[in-house]
Amino acid sequence: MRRDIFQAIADPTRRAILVRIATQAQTPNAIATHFDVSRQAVSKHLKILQECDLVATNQEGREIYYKLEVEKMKEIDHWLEQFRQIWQNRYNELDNLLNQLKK
Amino acid sequence: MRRDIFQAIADPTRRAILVRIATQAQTPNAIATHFDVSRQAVSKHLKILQECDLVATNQEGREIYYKLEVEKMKEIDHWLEQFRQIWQNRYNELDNLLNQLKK
DNA sequence: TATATAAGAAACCAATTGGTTGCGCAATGA
DNA sequence: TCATTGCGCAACCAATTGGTTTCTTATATA
Repeated sequence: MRRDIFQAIADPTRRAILVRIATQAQTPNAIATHFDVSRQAVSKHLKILQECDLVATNQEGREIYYKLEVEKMKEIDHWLEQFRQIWQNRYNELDNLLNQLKK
Repeated sequence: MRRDIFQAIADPTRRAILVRIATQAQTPNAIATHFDVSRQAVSKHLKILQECDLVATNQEGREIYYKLEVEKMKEIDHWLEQFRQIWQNRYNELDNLLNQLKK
């Protein structure tokens, strides 16, 4: 079982779940009503998200609330950093070019 | 065949390929020497990356150079934006709390 | 207490994935 | 011209994935 954050966000249903619980923690049943897959399928997605620490749980009685661990998302942001430098450099080069053309 | 950018970066080999060609375009053979999979496997990864416009090709004679399409990476950055707002809000709340404590 | 509800666990299945080998074609160069 | 090189394509295979259904446990409630 590969369990890394990039593999976790590869599935569109899982990405939608993350967005859905981003603002408010929700139970598997509540989440499942918004998708056309079974509650069990949603539970499996939640399990995968939990295994790579993208979500955390909070049990209240017999209900289990899943909430986003937004800090974990920074790992993707961090990986993007190296490419962000490249695209920013390209803009810098474009700036330089435009400045030279002005002269 | 699901061909979206999130599925494309889910594979660690593909992520490594993207990093490798980020600074300089390279041929499939050149790339494959840095991985312990066959040239054909690398070619398949490149094909997937190409199908979702993360890489572009440039043929010179019988060699085909693959280069990163860094602009496409911004789509991931854009998706992250909604979560970035959340983690920044949390910092803002922390700032507010600290300011109140100072008073 | 008996019943209904929430949710995880397990067994199963079809489709997809990541890898291989083998092939053919075009460009290079002795 | 003919052997070599670079590369894409197709066929094949084992492992993984995303889904289902069924079952069990634990909590809430009439």
